[in-house]
Order: sequence, then C-alpha cells, then structure tokens
Amino acid sequence: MDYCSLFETFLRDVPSFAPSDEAAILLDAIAQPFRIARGGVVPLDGSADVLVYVAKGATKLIANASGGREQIVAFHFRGDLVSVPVDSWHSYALCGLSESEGLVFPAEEFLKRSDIDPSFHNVLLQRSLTALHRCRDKAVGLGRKSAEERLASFLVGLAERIGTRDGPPCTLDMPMSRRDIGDSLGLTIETISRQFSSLRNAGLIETEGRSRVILFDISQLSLRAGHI
Amino acid sequence: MDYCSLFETFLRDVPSFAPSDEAAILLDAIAQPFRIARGGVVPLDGSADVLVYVAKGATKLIANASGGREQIVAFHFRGDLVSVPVDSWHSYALCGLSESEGLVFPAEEFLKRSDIDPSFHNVLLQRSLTALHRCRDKAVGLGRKSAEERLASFLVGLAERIGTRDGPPCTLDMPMSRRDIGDSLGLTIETISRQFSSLRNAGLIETEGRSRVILFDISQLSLRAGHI
DNA sequence: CGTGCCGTTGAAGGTTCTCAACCGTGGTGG
DNA sequence: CCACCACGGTTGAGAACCTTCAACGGCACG
Repeated sequence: MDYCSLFETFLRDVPSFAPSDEAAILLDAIAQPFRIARGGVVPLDGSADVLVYVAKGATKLIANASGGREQIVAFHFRGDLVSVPVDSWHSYALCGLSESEGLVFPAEEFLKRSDIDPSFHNVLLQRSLTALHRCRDKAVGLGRKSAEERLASFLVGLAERIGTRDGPPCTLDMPMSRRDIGDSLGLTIETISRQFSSLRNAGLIETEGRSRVILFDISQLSLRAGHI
Repeated sequence: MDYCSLFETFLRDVPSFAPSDEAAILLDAIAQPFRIARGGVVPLDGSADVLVYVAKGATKLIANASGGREQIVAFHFRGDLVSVPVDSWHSYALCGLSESEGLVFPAEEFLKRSDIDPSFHNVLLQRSLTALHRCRDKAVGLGRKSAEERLASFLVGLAERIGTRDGPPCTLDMPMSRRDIGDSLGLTIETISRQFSSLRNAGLIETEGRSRVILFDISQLSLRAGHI
C-alpha cells in the first residue's frame, strides 16, 4: 500500500470528514507511514506520545515490566487507532502479529489539529473511551479471574471482534500465538495450553492447526468466563 | 455544598471556559448532583453510560465479577472526571471511600454538548487518555507483578497523586481500607497486610494508625515496584 | 464497658509457575 | 526427495506464591 491509499484508508476508517477538509490536510502533514513484518516493531521516535493508526494487519501493544516480563495490554486490528504513551512506568511498544501497515502521528500535534472538526474530535473521544472500557474489563480479568475464566473471556471477546458472524459454530482465525495469549492474560504458555485442552475435553471448542479455533457454544463459554 | 457551588467547582476543575459560556449553560441543564456517605454508591440511572465529576471526597470505581468477587478498577479523588459504563461484561459502580459529592452527567448528552467548545473537548480527551494510560499500567501490575511489587507500585502511585510534596519522608493519608487496596491490586487483605509488614521490616515505610503511611525512600520503593 | 469492624499473624491448602521432556509442523539444505 | 532442524505447542512433576481458614489484638463507637 502506498502512502496515498494508506491515508485514504485512514480517512475512511476514522470517519466523519472527507479528504478535502482542512483538518485532513493538516493531519496529512504529520503522518508517518510504517510497514512492519510479523514480529516487527512500529518505529516510535520515543520523545513524545504517539497515536498509531493500523490500516492493515494485526498488532499487539506490549508493556515491559522489569525482569523481562511482558504484558500485552491490548490487541489492535485493522481500522483501530492506538494511543502509545512514552513516558510511563513501563515502556510500551506496538508490535506486529502479522505483516502490518499504518500511520504514526505525534499525539499532541494530532489532537491539536483535530480541534478543527468537532465530529472528528468526538470520534477520537469515543474511541479512547472504548479503549478505556476494554482495558478496565481486562483489568478485572487479570485481577479476579481464574485461568479458565480468562481464556473463555478471551475467546468470547475475540469472537465479538474478529469471529465469523454466521455462527454457531463460530470460527476464529487467531493471528496470535499461545505465547501472545499468555502474555495478554497474565499466564504462561503452559497454562494456556492446559486450558485449551480442558475446553476441548469439555466439548466447548475444537482447534485446527495452530491458529484456528471453533467455538461451539458461546453462551456456555460466556458462563465459564464469569461474565455477569 | 449546594448545587451552585458544586457546578462552579466543576467549571473551575474541568477547565477552559467561564460559567457564562454557552456550553456551561447546556451542561448545567443535564447535571445531577449527588452526595454520598462513606460506603455509599453514586446513584446511576443504569440505562446509559455516565460521566461523574467528583467535587469532594474520594471514590472507588468497582467492577463486579461473578461469584461476589470485586475488582476496584480505579480510585478517583476530588477534581476527577470518571467515565462509568453501563453495558459491559462486568457491572460497575462508583462508591464513596469518604463522604463525597459531585455531579452525574449522561455521557452521550455530555459529549454532544461539549462539542461547542474545542478546548474543553480537548481536556476531556486528555483526561480519558490519562485514565487509559493509568488503566494500562494497572493491567501490567495485575498481570505480571508479585504481591510486593504491586503494593510498592500502589504506594508510589498514590504518593504521586495525593502524597505530601515536601518529602522525603512522604506522608500519605490513605482514604481506603486494606480491603480496598486488596480489591484494587487483585490480592486478599491478608496478603496486603503481610506485604505492609514486610515493607515495614525492611525499613522502607512506617504506618501510623489505620490510614497513615510514611514513605522513607520512594526511589527504593520504585525499585521494588518493578518499574523500568 | 461491651461490641463490631479492621488489621495482623499463623498454618494448611490450592492454583499457577517452573523445569523438563516430547511431539508435530514447516522450512531448509544436502 | 528426504533428512534434519528450529519452533510452537502439549503434557507431566515438583515448587512457589498466594489464598483460605482460623485465631487474636486494638481502635472506634454506641
């Protein structure tokens, strides 16, 4: 994808104004395109917070705790806008699960220029609130849930975001590895694997190869996830 | 505090426009004042997301996981604006740590009306990003940290928000109980108590009564917190 | 002065982690 | 074409950390 179509995709996905608008021109001036391979890291200048638009592929937002421990804070897919802080207790990086492309904006500049268009500004606010609410639900899971509940939650949540809608059964092609799932749920790969086996034995899911999961009964899974 | 002074405090704390502005009048029309005692719950209509402004006191945002387990997602103090979702996997409630007062706004209406003033809109966006970043750091702690690291993190974070600035030593008057701390860090009260004892024995902190903590060496605590 | 809640400490138990071995798959090079 | 290797995933056994259960102490409040 060349820069032009990247930026057009951005304007289509983060909706509410046409490419000719004044705000679009201003944003165009500060956009930095990127393209990363599976496992690659989105280049951040490291001096200021950034907003990253994911145009294609799938990414993970990683926080580094001390001692080499990693925590995946969120997964982001095509169309998502990710806020990546620089000056925080933990260092963050946005990393490709598959080959991915998109745009990097300096956050401060971006927000300043988006003032021009209130409805665009509203979209940003809405999205950051959605991210906040997702992060809170994640925090609840990390703080108060067993391994089984976490994995069930994870699968149900993923089904809502990227699953086939014509279920049941619902088929899920996960772009992330067992390690990624573990790093996201605060568990080890071994525990993830054991919980997959347990759900398989319970007849709730089936796995094909490394990345495909079939969910037979989402409501049952939701029950095991400890959702209210 | 009567409604008028509540609303004036709101306009002062969530800055950028004077009480006479058009936006202020519009917001005035949808504000619902509340006053809760220690342990009381901010009344939410339950049909739509709300934004709560805390004018006085200290509050906790609680998520209910199934099985009676509670997870405190965030603490909020005077001057904070809290987004409380209604339709989520977990049910949320905003609860007083001490006698508290403030204003409740329907989120959708609030955001719609704040369009009028871009700089106000910017403040909202900035605040929700701050909340998101805090929530992420919390998620890292819940996912990847030991009990000692969590408590050290908690104390350092609290010191930044409500500690005396003239330290060291830094004195902390915590409005929350051991149970609250446990519910916030994903641990039991017993573990919290043991970790307090451990930090006391290490000479890093001193406790006076139930709510006062004195931090002798914040950098040392920060080290134990596993911050990068 | 009694009662109740909050906090502390101890001992036993459980869930998850760590360490280790094994298997299947996909890619590479002889 | 096949052997080999690297890597991701699975499974088992023991250890670590936190929880659970239980008892006790102290402060606040009626």
